[in-house]
Amino acid sequence: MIGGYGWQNADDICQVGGEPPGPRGNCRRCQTEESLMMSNTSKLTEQQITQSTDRLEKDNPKDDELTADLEKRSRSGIINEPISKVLKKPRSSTRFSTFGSTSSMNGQLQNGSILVYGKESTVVQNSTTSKHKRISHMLDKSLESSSEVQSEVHIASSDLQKQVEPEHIFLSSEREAGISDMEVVSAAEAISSPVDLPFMSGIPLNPGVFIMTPAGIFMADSALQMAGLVEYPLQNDLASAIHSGKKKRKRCGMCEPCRRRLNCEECSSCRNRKTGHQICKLRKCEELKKKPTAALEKVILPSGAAFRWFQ
DNA sequence: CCCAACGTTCTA
DNA sequence: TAGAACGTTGGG
Repeated sequence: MIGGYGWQNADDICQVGGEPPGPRGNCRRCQTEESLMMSNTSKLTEQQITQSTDRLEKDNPKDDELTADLEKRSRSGIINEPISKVLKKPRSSTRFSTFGSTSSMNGQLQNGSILVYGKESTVVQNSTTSKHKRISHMLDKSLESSSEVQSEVHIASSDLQKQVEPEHIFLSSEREAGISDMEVVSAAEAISSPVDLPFMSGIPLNPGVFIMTPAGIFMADSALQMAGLVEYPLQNDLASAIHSGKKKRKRCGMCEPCRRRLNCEECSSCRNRKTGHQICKLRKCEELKKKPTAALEKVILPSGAAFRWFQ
């Protein structure tokens, strides 16, 4: 069969249309039927897209409001929106996904302190994803190939949810329940397996590329660079402060000296408190005894799950 | 503003 | 190189 129009040779009469083949091989009758089919499919598709878009706009009337709010927060340098806005070259938002559950982020947002792939980005991303979902569903029959792309996104989203959902324990709701910053960081250290974040376009990222601070979670520069999301070189104030050694470290609160509550009153630091400005030697944090550079490597290097910031 | 204590510099 | 002294930061 040539061309699938129902005729076999140029001299044949079309078996479908019963007429000699035309310039495109099939007969006029076949051409007419084909033309009608194409026309209907095209009309249906455009109509469905228009309808679904209208419906989506009704479903998410506050998208503009959210966007404005997100932009307002982003001025503080906090990653609180899909990275596409951070990028000079925006990427498809279907590649982004959520980090943490909706409910877990409420406290942080209300405080206006920090947001990392939390509620607001969830709202935006979900709406975006659902748009694609619905449109994809409608076009499934006529656009088989595009549905493959969509399903990839769906799978990635659901996988991420399974993987990341437990991690929301590091965020606000449990902190409100009394979990200390230290415990938050310790819990993060417990994650040892790399996480494949869909918004990284399939680049598996170790949790160590995220910096968790009492103020929230940030992406390490190195992580952004690895993912090609920022241009080299990128230095944020905090990192440069550490590099320069001007940032004051805090006690870990976990070591034996840190747990000690009373000064010995006998060591030189206790005796010279007025002039020495030093904590009792028996209470000097083990972490602070180490050189700052050692602690710094632990923070910046994305090579391991463990990362430590100022406690 | 005060105080605790970290980081840096000085000194023995 | 360790300890003392001082400047400075960060939290209350």
